[in-house]
Amino acid sequence: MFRLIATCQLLVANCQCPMVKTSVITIRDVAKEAGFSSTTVSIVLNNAPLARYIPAATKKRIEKAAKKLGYRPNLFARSLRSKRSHTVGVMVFDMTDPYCTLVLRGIENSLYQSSYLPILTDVHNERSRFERYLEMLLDRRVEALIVLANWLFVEVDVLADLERSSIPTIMIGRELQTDTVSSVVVDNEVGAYAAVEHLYLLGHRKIAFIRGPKTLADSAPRWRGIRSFAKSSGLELDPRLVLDLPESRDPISSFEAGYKLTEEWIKRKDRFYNPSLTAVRQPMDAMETMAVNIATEGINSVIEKRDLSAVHRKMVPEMVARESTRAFL
Amino acid sequence: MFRLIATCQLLVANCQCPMVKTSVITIRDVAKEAGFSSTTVSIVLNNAPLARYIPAATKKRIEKAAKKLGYRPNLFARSLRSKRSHTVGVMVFDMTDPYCTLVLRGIENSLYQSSYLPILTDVHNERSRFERYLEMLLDRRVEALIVLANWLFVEVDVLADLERSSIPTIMIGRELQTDTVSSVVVDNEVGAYAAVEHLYLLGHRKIAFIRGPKTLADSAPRWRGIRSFAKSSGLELDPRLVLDLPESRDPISSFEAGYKLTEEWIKRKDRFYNPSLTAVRQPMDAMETMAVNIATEGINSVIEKRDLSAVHRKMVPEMVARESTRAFL
DNA sequence: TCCCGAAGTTCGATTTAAATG
DNA sequence: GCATTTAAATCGAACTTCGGG
Repeated sequence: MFRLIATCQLLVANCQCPMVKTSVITIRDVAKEAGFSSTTVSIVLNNAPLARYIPAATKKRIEKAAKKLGYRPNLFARSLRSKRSHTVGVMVFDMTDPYCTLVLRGIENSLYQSSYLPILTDVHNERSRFERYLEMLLDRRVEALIVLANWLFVEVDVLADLERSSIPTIMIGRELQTDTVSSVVVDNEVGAYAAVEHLYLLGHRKIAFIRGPKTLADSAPRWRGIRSFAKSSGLELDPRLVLDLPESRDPISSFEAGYKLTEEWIKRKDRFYNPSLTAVRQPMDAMETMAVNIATEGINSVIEKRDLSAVHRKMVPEMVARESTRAFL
Repeated sequence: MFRLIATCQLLVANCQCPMVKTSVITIRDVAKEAGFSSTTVSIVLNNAPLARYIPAATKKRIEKAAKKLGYRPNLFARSLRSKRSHTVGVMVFDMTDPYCTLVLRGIENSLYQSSYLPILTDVHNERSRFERYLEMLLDRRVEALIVLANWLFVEVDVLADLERSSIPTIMIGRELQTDTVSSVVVDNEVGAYAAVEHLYLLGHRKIAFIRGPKTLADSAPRWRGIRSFAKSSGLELDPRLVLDLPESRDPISSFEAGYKLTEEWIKRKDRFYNPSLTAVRQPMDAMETMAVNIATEGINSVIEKRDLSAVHRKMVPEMVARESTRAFL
């Protein structure tokens, strides 16, 4: 038997086949090399509580042996015992949504800090795909689930499915009132309010608006913010200056429609126009960091068997004044 | 002892704590419910070769029991034995690269077809981050690695690290000559050739060019394609009509610089200009599908212990004529 | 009781070898 | 040998328990 194994190793050492090094080295190999039991090796390498009692000399020998053999613990085995995957699921409803990339990078970055790895899934706004992915992620025991609601309508039953998922779940971009799913959203009302205020303070009184489609969850609170400012400041909202975007649910076409609308408007005035844009900036970094924080917090709750309840954060957007808005002189 | 467990279950059933259902149901529970051994259950549910000998009645009973209990196999345990993770690593060097989203979606979609899940990592163009992520992905036994080279320079030693990674590795967007790492690139020379040809056939003879920075791997072959067409057609390349972008490595700023350059050019001619753009379209879908195919192919090679060698594909881009180019009348 | 280390059990599924009729 | 089923070994790490100094 020993002979056979020895032959295998030789064969392996000689062949170009890449599957060679796939960690044939187990904790027992390290134990043998160091001259201790695998128990001791495990305790030392994980710096478990019991490691307190183990003399430095023993630790040194074990660490040296581990390094020499290039030991890498088998995460399957580890996960099987610990029931932890060190993985979170990230669910996007439509990756082509321009909003997505930024959020994804933010999530990735936050997770990196805490040594989690994200499994990325794109639901393509399809119910069946959502179900399948949710199942797959739960099967893999992701420790938390971050859901990125896009501009579009998210069906209610999707939320219902998420609610019974039994792991910390965070939804970014959609306001929720449930107490089983956390949420992180931008405060559209405050943002819109600030935007109009900005213009108002620059001296503008005749302000035109392009309203987003009603099916978009973001549209309503923004309009609310605008009216709220108008009321408190006495600004008059001229109905002739309010245009509505078509009810399309495609973010790209919404962008284009908005662009075209603006263009026509400007063309009518026969003016060339390409300044940098004043905008209400969504606090991306802060939002994703928040999402991941909630995720890890939730994970910890589960580990420590504490009860966890959902968290809902509304982040305040920032007004960034640029060239496209200017005071009346 | 039994009592204690019974109490626990009760407690769990009563509490709101979400960690309840985390698959307490094992294959043994199903076995007990069905009245067979766990061996038989495993054979039936996996439709293993031995399932041939198992009578339909037995199968029915087992499947019913599994469904009744809502049995979901523990993937950690399964992976521990099978040594398979059904996961591939996706490594991006800079997610904010506009090119990225499209490719990512393509990869995700292809993987979905084959029931793999992607672990997404963004290296941020940092060497240390690259190393750490590579290690993490290998520790998780990703079955393949898809690397998305961005516009930027990829250090050579990164490639060296990838070469010894011992799993099927595919690089998208960078031409390679190694035979341990596969690659999928767009043929920039052919693309550029086709673009100039398009203009030429429309009757244009005075054509201006904006050249990308030399540090960009894409720039050289494109210019080569242009000169190649010029030579074969007799088209004269006027040096005064060739502008170079600054050597910046930031894709965003490159875009902006290109935009500004074009704008100035057009402004000089005092003309307002906003047609849809004729372009050389990179065959995104095809490329990512190709990448994932190579990945799964590589995985299969490893499973079947076949030797695998790298594959290098160069995809032909497509000329898409739109409004911005027009024939001389 | 404190310190050090090891033997043996556990996690949950797959697989080999073997036992029935 | 064939059809049907299963006990026991295995994967690799972590933890519980125990023994000797």
